[in-house]
Amino acid sequence: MERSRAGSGRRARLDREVVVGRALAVADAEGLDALTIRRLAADLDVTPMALYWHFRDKDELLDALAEHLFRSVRLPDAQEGGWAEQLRATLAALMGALRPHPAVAALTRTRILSSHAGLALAERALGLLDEAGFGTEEAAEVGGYLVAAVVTLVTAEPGAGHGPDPEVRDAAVRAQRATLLSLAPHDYPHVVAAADALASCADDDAYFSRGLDLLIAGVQGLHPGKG
Amino acid sequence: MERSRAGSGRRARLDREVVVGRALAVADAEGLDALTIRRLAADLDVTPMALYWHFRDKDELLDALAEHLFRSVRLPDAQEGGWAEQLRATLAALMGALRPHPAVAALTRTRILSSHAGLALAERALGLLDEAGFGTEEAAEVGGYLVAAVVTLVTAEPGAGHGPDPEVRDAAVRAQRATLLSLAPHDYPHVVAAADALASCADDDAYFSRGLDLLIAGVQGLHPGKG
DNA sequence: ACCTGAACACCGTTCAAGT
DNA sequence: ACCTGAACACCGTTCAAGT
Repeated sequence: MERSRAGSGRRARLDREVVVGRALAVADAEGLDALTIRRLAADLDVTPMALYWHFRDKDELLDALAEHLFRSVRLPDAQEGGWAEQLRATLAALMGALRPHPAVAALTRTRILSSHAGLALAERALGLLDEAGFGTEEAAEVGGYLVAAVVTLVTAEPGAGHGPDPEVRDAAVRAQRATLLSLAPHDYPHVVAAADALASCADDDAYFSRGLDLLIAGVQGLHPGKG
Repeated sequence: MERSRAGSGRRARLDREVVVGRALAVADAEGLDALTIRRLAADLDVTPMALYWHFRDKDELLDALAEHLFRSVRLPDAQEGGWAEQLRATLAALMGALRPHPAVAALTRTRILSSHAGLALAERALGLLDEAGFGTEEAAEVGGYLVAAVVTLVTAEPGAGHGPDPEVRDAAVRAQRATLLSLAPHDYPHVVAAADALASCADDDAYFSRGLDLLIAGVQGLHPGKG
């Protein structure tokens, strides 16, 4: 009897990269709650304690997960376009990296400034806001908020947040819709009318695009040289 | 020997309200991680199982916490002003309710549509967006996002998220600042220049006010009748 | 250097029982 | 109706030990 998991053959030697890869897969497939040290160790065919050789504690593993996502952001080259277009492209790049991993995306919000790749993203955003004429302090506030806002866009998408299993998700969306439709139309006319759109997103791309439009328009509205 | 905790006297009979009140106090003082069933039961001088008489499980307790916060939102009366002003006042009311409880605020983001008071808030927002001329679907997306964005504003404030203990928080902020200042200015010029503002918020009220400005300007930028 | 084994101090929750 | 007590199946983590 080989001590290995179904069809996985010989166990490769552990390093941070394979642990992070497996952790990402677990979180994507079953959500962040399913990502426990013990579960991850079992998946990697190893003792829980083995992971502590590679990571000081669980938090350091989550840091590494966030770093992995930030590293997958493909920052656009500095373009010809104005700062607003470039800022939009930068936020779109972050969004593109987060969208495939909504469960893990939530981890990035608090880790931008403690991640190397996150700092590169922040530097880019601050540079564009500086170019736009924002002062240092205002740029810091706005830049920090924009990154957090993109994360929110991904994690707060209507119909998301019911876990990754599509069957479970669909059932939850239908239940949500039914609950909203059962409200008294006299008390909640707009909620009842919008039940479908509130419970689930009809067009993901349109939702995300509109979200970016809102954020960029918001920054332009704050813009010192606007009036 | 009375079975009661230090100076608390006779134990009052349990109900949902006193449990929620104590839970809020624990979360405010020590963060959401400290809020466990067992810890809460000990604080209430009761067996962990006693709580299961009042709440089906922990999630239902967290639902009740979110409901409590939504209920503390003082929605403004319908004003004379335009939809943008009213929408801003509505979001400001939510922000006012969340700001004293940043740890618990994170719970509200996924619970708006399953909370009575949250639905009242959503209804108000959707009504104003309707008045502004947004279609049902777009209003649902934008309205849902705005509420989530306010929560993000509260939980992502620079310097927040280091836990509630002021000493611990200050130490974390100083460490963060020092780390940012130690970066190579050649690689991260804007981050280094903005280290102070990124690590901590100089003026809370200004930050929150600017955040609302950004969101409202963003909605106005999406507005169908803008051009 | 890299991993195992046993143990500790926690969790949320079920189930039967008390008053 | 409201709460207790014992038990179960989990957590993250420390510490000493193996190779």
